[in-house]
Amino acid sequence: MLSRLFSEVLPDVQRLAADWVEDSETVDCKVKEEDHEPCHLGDEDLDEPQEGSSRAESEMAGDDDDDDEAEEEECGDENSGEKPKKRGPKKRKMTPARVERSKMRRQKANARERTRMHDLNSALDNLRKVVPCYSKTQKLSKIETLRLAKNYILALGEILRNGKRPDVVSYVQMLCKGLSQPTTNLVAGCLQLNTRNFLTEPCSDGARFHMPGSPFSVHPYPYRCSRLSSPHYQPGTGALNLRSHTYGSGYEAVYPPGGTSPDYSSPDYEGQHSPPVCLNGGLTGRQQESSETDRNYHYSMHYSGLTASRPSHSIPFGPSGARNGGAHSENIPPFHDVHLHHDRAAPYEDLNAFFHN
DNA sequence: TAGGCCATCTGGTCCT
DNA sequence: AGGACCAGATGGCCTA
Repeated sequence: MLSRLFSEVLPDVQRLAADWVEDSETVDCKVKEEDHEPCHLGDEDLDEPQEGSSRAESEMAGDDDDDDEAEEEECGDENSGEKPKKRGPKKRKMTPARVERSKMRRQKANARERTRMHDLNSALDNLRKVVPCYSKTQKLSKIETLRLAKNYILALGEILRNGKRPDVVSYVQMLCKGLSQPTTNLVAGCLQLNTRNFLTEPCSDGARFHMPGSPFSVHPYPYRCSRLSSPHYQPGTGALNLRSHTYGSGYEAVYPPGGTSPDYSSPDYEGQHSPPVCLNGGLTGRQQESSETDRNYHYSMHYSGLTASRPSHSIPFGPSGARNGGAHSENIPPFHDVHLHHDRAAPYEDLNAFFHN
């Protein structure tokens, strides 16, 4: 079943995230290292075709059979010096007909390129919808979407490998690894606010988050909470200092059994972003190494089944036993609320069933 | 105003 | 030959 999930849902995302993100992270270095001439022709280059250019040059030079009468060598004299003679098709004069055809080809190519990029952006939008912290109003940038997707996949893989739920801090750390500070704030804020609402009070304004993959989801139900004020929770800002946060006594939040989940599938649903959360510099590698302080928090929660049709389950959310750098899984995260708003709910329901069995 | 993000244009390269 | 893909350049928009 899990293999089916991966085979149906994750391969595309994984390929996108792994390949694109890694490539995008190194592209700048590659460009600098290669130290090659940019394809863009500067003003000083406009009078002379670039060496080695083949197709575009031949297009501009005009290689249509019906214009042979205009064929004329243009670059012979300029190569008579020490420079080696340029290869490739000989440049021809551009007749108005050739210019027109070239423009038409270029326009067609531009249209195709626009379509291709639109498709790419559409796929990226779909990816945004299945990674944590989706919002229609404040979209993640392309690069951050890919990075988050990669982290999300790695986190899920870690969870599957360990067969345990992660604690919230580890989960946030995994998701936010390598993300920019604003995105880290956004993602961690989503998780944290979910957790905060989870722990303190129902959403009074009916705001709902889509936090697919989050172990902590907003639910407009009453619950009881034994820990309403954390010294690290900053009232008004919603900020939760995940670096320095040490949960003292445990708290628990209990959802009513059989409670219904937010209607993430509602077409008018629109995610909302939380206020910033302090993460002290975006969880760098060093920061992601769980300190003893980070590991000391202790809390417990009881999960409910989040699918409307499924009875709730209370799964204790145990203390963290983070080791090996903190990015590990302690518990199995609930997938009840994962991605139920889109058309790929079935695989996740299978996964839910897996975690409920 | 600088920097980030994005859409678009463009030329080069590869593949069918 | 034509299309897909890629990457650089450019300009617009937005935000801190």
